[in-house]
Amino acid sequence: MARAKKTTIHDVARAANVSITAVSHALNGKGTLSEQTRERIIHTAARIGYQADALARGLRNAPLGSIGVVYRSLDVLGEYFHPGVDAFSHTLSTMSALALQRGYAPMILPDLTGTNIPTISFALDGYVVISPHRADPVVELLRNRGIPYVTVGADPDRPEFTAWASEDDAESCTHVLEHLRRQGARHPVLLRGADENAWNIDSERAYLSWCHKYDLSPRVYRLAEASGVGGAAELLPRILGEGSVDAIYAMTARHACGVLHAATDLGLRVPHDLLVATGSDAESARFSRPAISAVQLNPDVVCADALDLLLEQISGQVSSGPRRCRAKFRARGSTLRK
Amino acid sequence: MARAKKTTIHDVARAANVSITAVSHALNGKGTLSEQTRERIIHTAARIGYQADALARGLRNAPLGSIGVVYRSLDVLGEYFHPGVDAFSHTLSTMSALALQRGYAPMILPDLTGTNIPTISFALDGYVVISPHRADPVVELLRNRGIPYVTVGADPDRPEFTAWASEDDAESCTHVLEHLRRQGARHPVLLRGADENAWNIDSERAYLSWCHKYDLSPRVYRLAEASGVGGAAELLPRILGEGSVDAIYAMTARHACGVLHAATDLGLRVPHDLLVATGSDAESARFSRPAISAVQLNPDVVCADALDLLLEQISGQVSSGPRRCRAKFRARGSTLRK
DNA sequence: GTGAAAGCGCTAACAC
DNA sequence: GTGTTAGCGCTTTCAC
Repeated sequence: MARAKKTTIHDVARAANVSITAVSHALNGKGTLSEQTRERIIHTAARIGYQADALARGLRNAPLGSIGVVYRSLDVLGEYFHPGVDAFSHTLSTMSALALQRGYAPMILPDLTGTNIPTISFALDGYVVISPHRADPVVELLRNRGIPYVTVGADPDRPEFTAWASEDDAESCTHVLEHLRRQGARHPVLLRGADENAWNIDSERAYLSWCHKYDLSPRVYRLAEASGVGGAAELLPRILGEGSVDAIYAMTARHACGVLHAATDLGLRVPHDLLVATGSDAESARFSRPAISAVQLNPDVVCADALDLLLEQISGQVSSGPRRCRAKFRARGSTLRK
Repeated sequence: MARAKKTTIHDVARAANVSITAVSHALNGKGTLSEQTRERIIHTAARIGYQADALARGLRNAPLGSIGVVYRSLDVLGEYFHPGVDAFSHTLSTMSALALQRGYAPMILPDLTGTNIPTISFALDGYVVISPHRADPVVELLRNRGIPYVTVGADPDRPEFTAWASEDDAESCTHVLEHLRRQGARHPVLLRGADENAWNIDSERAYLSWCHKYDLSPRVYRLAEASGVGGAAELLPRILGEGSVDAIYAMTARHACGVLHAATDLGLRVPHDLLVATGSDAESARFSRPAISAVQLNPDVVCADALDLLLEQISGQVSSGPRRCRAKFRARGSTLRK
């Protein structure tokens, strides 16, 4: 059904009374042809509406002009309709728009190691892998096949791999913790996601070393990103029961919302009795009462950086990565005791 | 650079000591092979990590497993970073997630009639064209090439083309106007976008016939979508100057925001002196003070409908479209006089 | 049951 | 200058 009408190079050759080579050369500006013939061929091609078949052309190793985008937080992807998951839609649309600006058509792809993936996947010019996790099979696959790729967020397994762009997550984490401390928090707990990606890993590491610095005993909780608001709400009593807590830094906005709601239901006053902050801003955080303090990520900067690194790779240059940028912290009602 | 490591069908044939035909048959479940040979070949292929080249395969007319998505409101696309343009990012991510659910990888593409488009464009299995406008060259192109496509929002030029999904824009418009009337508006003005797409066209038509019904003289203003908040703010004085106005229905959220801000600056009280509503809900509308009443679109339903219609076409069935759904109107402070 | 061989539409050596 | 020809990796007749 696809590609129904097919005007081939032969049709053009016949119409212009030349060989198919002449047509190919004329259209690609290769070879040696008299200016006259070239003109005529180009004109003829345009007239009969000829467009070279990308597949046949690609068979000869021409680039396709398209890059793959794989979003690795499948938990999130599975629930993309959930309000509050701004990350997927923001990152995706930003990446798309920026790729188009650079002359590449982005193709959104699922886990490449799954069954039944689109046959075209392995023919793309390059890949952006968003939030690769430990022992990520997608990264493994691209590596093995020698397909150029970059990651958004470092590859936790390969410190030597430098083609990645990211916010400085450790710095963000420390910044938030310092803020909480200034607001009086002495027992801050970290509630991170279960995904083993750089974001979670680096944040936890920063939290641990920060605790060490102030001689606090760290308390880290892990909760699947997909568990969302409900999961965090359910977890809160346990967190409260296992020791004194006066601040919770939840990496995902939905977890922060869950904590806030549950705390309020338990009669705790935020920010008076408990400070709540999140590591990724979202509508849900801004809409909460009180509004939740959040790290505001910069998908536009990160995506642009990642794409530029990918284009470097595609053109065979040495990677100039990594590229790190700084996120802004938005202090709001949930952590401002005034 | 792309597709660096290439394990071909020949490698498998050699490793399994059979012909390439046998490999092809074994892997595609075609032809007649002894169960034993088939097993062995499949196993060998897996072992050496063979994956059929999609391009070579597509050359033989196999589907690629990918669909193109073209967003026709280029004005909007050009300014995708502008806060308040929820449409692009919502529609895109929803469409992407739903396409993946159905086993297709969405590829986001720019205007196909431009120069320098990805060579792969014409090899995709089908297309979703979002908001085609009058005499849309992209639609024309897909048509001529016989590539299956559906549109989100009807094709204004082709009433006989039924493969489209959309909200019922005329109904939404009438609904909003009735609401404004109930709130006391007697001189509602329509502020539509400049794009000649079904959304604008149908809304204007509904507005005109509604005015006719109540024997009001219609007043329609057109403003390029890209002009955004500033454009609408600039236009307001003219609107106010050209006749009595007590309500403005702006199709885009940004225009509604612009009107609201400018009206407030001019000393008009919303909703007391002027009612303001918009035809597409967005964060900016919800965040305004007062919050702006809005038609809340359903990208999830519309995108799902569009994709289902496209899959019908790809599989050669007769189109069961069009598919229309109803949008909900959210009455907020900007139109509630209480 | 199995495989040789003819293309799919295109590009690029290499003759002429 | 221009055309012949040999593939790119795969699928598919059609002999064997």
